[in-house]
Amino acid sequence: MTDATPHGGQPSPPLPRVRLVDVAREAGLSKTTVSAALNGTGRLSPAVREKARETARRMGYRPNATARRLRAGRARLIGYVVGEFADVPWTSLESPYFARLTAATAATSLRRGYAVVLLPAGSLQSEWADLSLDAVIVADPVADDPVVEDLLAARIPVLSDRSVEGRSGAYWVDVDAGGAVGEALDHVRAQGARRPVLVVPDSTTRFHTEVCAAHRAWCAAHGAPERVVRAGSPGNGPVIRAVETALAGDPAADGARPDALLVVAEASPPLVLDAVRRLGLDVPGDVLLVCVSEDVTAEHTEPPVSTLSLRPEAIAEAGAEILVAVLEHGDREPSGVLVPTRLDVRASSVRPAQPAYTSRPPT
Amino acid sequence: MTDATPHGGQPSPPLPRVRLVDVAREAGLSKTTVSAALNGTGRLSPAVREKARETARRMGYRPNATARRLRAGRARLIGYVVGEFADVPWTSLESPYFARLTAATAATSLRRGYAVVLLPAGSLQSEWADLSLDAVIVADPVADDPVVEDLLAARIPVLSDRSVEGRSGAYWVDVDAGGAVGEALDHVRAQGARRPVLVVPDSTTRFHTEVCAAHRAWCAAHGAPERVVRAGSPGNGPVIRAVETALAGDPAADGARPDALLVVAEASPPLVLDAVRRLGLDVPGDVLLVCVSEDVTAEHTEPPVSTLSLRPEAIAEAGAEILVAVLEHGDREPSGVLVPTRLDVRASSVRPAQPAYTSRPPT
DNA sequence: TTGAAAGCGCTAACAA
DNA sequence: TTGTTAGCGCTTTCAA
Repeated sequence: MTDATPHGGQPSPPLPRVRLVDVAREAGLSKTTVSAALNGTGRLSPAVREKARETARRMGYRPNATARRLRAGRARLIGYVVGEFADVPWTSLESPYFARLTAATAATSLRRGYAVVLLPAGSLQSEWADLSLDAVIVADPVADDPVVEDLLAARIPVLSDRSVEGRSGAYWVDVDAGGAVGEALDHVRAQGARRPVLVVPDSTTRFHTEVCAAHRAWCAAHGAPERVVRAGSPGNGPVIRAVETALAGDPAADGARPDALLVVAEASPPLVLDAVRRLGLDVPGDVLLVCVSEDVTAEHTEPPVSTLSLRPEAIAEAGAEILVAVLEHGDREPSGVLVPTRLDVRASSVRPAQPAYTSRPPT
Repeated sequence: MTDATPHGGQPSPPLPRVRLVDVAREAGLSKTTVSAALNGTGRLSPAVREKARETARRMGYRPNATARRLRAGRARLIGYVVGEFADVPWTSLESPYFARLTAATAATSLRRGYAVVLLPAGSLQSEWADLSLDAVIVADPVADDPVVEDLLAARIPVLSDRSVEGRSGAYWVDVDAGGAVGEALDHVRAQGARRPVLVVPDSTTRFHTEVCAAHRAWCAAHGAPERVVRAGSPGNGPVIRAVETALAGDPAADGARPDALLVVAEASPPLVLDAVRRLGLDVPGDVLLVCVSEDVTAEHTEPPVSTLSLRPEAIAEAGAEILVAVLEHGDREPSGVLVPTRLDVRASSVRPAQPAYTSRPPT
């Protein structure tokens, strides 16, 4: 259909939105007065303010956000991209961590008056260059992510993880990877494990890099063998195979089998547990298990799996805080926040009171 | 925090954006000419058009989307909200189905020039009333969802599932639930199952209602006992318990144990499989298993689990198509599309080649 | 073929 | 205390 909607006329199909001027006319006031009344600004007599508000309400007035945005010079729009796995557009949101980070970011931002625009991973810069975003959140970018470069070049503030530290216009919130790994390893050590093994995807993500560094430091500090098995790529399949490799025992370490498994990859806890069992090992009897995961299935396995939560909601909250400060108050100081993780200890990483070898009566 | 200017305050740091008028001045042309050159409209000499474009490129000109939107009278913004479980904001995105639907919606819409604004489930209408959304996609609303009512009352086009059928301004895309259930039941029947049981959450979602109706019809048509076990609520815990109940055998049906299990709930396939095994049953030997799920973990279990995919990408595509038609061409005809599902048959629902009782040589 | 001017709906100086 | 007016940056008649 031809959208014969010039202006002034009364086009039959389209909906005639109530504008500020309509309310003003109806109330016998000026646009300015009504605007001030509705926004709580200016100095108006309570009577007039009430009248303006009442009329607006009665007429079902809804301010035109676009006009406001133009006037304000800020779109109140924040872009959101997940940087990793740019070639597989939907993988990222499927991870419980990103799902929760995304939802929490949207909720927190909206509460502060900013709408979050979902940018598909792998979308071309040209697709969102014309959106007039006030800022963009790049969740978990790869090292030297080109997306980040483009954004900064376009002078759009970027919120990301520590990988952007020190760059103008780049702000960050990051997981305390070091603390996380330390906490998890301390825990399994306290439960008696002496040969923990780390499974981590072969990713250039800042988080995974930090995890490996922290692991190395911890092993050195505790005189533990530094055992790491890398999954070729993220995703359940490779991680499961890495778990199998990890538990096969390390020939370089006298073939001794690891007694604790720390999986730092968004793998499904029940799948990890099944993999361990298929090797004929008991959890937690033979091996203690801790997964870095937000996956709720961890609570429903037998035994429930201990998890290390990266606390996506806290990260989203901290990020929104920083971005709003930058956008509203013009903070230009590079700044960042480190969010601590949370270890949820469940049966999979608690050494049974009576280990198998002591429960056998002595011959 | 006392922020005297709710909306529209001038931001402190003046970002010197290049405007159209700057390009015009630089090129020695008028705004009109440059605008036409950049948009490919009007009748301009190739030389002038090229000059305008070159200058714009050189100066790094980026059109102000907000101004465009104001001028166009359309914000080119589509809201996206997941209706179910409004009280648990992040649960929905965690489901692989919604995750993929969300990502695909964002990608498809953006490709057509519309940005998708993520609206947290459970957010108040007041929070997004001021966003000037052109339309809102309500994914999987509950029956008579109040969100839908509010939207339609505000005369904002709504895209949802069939539950909105026939209402002015409401358009839909829906899963072919009937076909899906039929396909799955036909499949297990072909594999020899005669006593299938359906596990479905106790939800008022259109999809689940349809599933039950289709199941009833199928059972009647095939003279099969109509066995349904309802999970108290979505989420893995309740669904797992429902699976246990389902396989305990139905006293009302001579206590015969079901020989096929169709789980129509976004439960984790490995968890479902574990639950079946804990009952001492073999899959697919004792019971065939099919889960309605987009969960990729289904491929990684032992045996892999057959799944019925709702094809979220196809749904997103169809939805965007309809919405764009409405928004751009003013189609006001109520319209909808039914998207077929896809059954991915894996080992969990294929009767082993030599069932136990036929493998015995005849005496 | 190009340019001047009029708004889109809103907010905020500045008058009255 | 309230109203008038001038734009925010862009697209689009309409005139030159």
